[in-house]
Amino acid sequence: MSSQALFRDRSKGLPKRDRTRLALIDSTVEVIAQKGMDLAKISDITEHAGLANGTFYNHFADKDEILTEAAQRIAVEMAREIDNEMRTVDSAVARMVTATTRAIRMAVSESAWGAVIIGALQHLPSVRGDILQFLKADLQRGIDQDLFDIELDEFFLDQIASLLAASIRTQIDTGPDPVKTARTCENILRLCGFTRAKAQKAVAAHTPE
Amino acid sequence: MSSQALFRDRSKGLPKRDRTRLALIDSTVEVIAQKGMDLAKISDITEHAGLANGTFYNHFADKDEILTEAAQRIAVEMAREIDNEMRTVDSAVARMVTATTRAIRMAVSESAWGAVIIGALQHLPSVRGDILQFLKADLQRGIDQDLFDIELDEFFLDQIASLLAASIRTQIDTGPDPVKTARTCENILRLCGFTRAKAQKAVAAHTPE
DNA sequence: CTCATTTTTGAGAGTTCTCTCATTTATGGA
DNA sequence: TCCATAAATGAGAGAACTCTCAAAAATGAG
Repeated sequence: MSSQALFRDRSKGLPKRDRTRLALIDSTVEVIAQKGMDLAKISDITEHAGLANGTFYNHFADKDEILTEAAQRIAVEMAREIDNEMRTVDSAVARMVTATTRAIRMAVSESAWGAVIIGALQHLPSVRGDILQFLKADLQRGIDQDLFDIELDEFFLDQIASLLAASIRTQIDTGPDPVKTARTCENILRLCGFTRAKAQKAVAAHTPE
Repeated sequence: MSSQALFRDRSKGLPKRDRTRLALIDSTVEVIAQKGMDLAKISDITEHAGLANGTFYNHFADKDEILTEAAQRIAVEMAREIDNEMRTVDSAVARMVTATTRAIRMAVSESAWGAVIIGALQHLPSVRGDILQFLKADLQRGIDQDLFDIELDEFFLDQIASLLAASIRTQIDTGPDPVKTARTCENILRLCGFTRAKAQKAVAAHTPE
């Protein structure tokens, strides 16, 4: 699934312009993983990509533009993998547990992805909006299936996303921890109206692998 | 309770050195409120205080030092006000609701405080530690009173704090909203083992004023 | 292979801050 | 009020980046 140079690897047959563009995006992701989104400099990105500083400006107007595109691509990629795994899952509970678990695992094991997602949630409203939208779909399904007792609005999504983000941040810092991931799922289910016991049972039943 | 220039106001009889120091700290808080902790420049702080740039360095080694001291003072001030209001409150549930409600109200109405607390939670581990410690006390009380069904560790504190921070951030952006504040309390109680109904009842019963 | 076109290059101009320090100004105890 | 000491000042050196552009190199269609 994941790889060090995700986008560059897929750029083999493409014209030079696209290859360089994708190399810059890959480099951006790796630099963010090392220094965080705030401290990532344009000169870091070009240097890490083995390109001249000026090359950056042939492809992007400024840092924000490449940050947004990189984060968008990571988010889409993660959503694709999660959706793919959930193709056959119907229950909203199972879907929430699967999606949460997978998202955290991807974000933490491929820590470059985690750093980008965390940064995007904080700094890139457009990407943040897409991520919240993705969460919303399965929460809505839970309402439709009469499984969740929630008021599904922007604020609720915000609270759910903050639990998720906090868990990812901690696990990037202190290492992957399946127990923390499970507890995050439980906490999210509790906000959806589950008792502690029911949440634990649901997580145990639906955690993938 | 709160004021535009909290620390400077209390510095009337003090020696010059202390007055300037406190003026710089007040200025820092106001600059953070305007531009956020990341973008606050030392030159902004001195300019806003009506002092020369060089004066800063008579009092602090660098930005981090003044940021930490400013955040620490705000955190202590908020904790003092909250503790004071809770002197006579025994139940951990009532205390959690009171503390959460008050903290959010202070952070949002005096938005300079909110910006500092949010910044500190993200960037200043020592202040963050103190805030989590403050939260921990009442959660421990809830365990002792057999009211909360939780595993009280660093990770749990992290999750609670993230709900609080998300609520403050939203309300600073979109304006104070008692409903959001109440829902934040409910969500925290849900993570402590309350059902939705019990959480709502507890918040209704214990919300101050 | 050729060569018009596209892309890369990297030196450097411009910007924005931080931090220093010799000098000026203010403070407050006697 | 006086004046030794403490504090404030602000010009400027230096560091760290961003962004530009004329020149050099690479690309890929014919």
